[in-house]
Amino acid sequence: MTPQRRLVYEELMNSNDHPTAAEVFIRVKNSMDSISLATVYNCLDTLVGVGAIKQVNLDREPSRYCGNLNPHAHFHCESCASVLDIELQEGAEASKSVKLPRGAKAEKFEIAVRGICPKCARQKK
Amino acid sequence: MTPQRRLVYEELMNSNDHPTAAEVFIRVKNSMDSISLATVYNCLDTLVGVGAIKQVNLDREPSRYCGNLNPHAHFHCESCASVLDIELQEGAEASKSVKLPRGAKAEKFEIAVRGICPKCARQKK
DNA sequence: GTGAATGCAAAACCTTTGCAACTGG
DNA sequence: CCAGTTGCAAAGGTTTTGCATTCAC
Repeated sequence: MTPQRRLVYEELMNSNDHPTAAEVFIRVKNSMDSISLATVYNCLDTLVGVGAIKQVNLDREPSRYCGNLNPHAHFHCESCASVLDIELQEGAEASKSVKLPRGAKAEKFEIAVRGICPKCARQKK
Repeated sequence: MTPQRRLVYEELMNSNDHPTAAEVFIRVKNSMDSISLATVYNCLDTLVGVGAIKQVNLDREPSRYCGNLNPHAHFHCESCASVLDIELQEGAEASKSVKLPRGAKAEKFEIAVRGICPKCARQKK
């Protein structure tokens, strides 16, 4: 548990958006100027590995990172590229929404929705 | 509608796996040795653009392409990295499984499951 | 003290682009 | 014809890696 790792982790916990590694790098560089991008990648990987944060991969965009560990889906705005957490409907667990092949072992479900976020929808009017 | 484009399209329609652009390239190169990887990318992009095929992005892996246009989810094996189509449970449309933010316009839902595919699960025993 | 983490630069990887030559309709 | 496509090579952007240095415990 190094200072860099702690800093990356705390930055992510204080972010409600879903920053990319490069964005995390810019933000933590304010507190620790010597930190390098490779270290940010290392720390993020480590934190994902121990389950402290989640990695969110949408389309071909850079990976984003998320401190919200509750099960949830992601909404991806096609207009501003922002990512919002969205809640799952109760009683609609992802595990019930697909027919798994016989013998398959599911470990992780991911639901993503693409569209126009409320802010962009408002601006378009 | 060029021969290259037709070839890429037909190759994909005859594939039940989910080949990457590089894999499509290798396969079509057997029929047309002069085709280039950039052209395969171009053709795939065009076909995705007109809705003739679907692009499947899972994690940070290379994009895969899919000729199955029916709504379906994808199962991604963590052991062999293969991708299987899986059916949605009837009555469990993705649109009912999440609570969209007020004012958001959803356009596309994607469900992905990660785990161990039946073949790999069998081999592990 | 020692094994792991850092920082830097360079490499790796997938994908896109610029451009000249070509071709399908 | 001629707009659009191809093929090639080179560039682009994200992520990883090699390695010497430094650090946390």
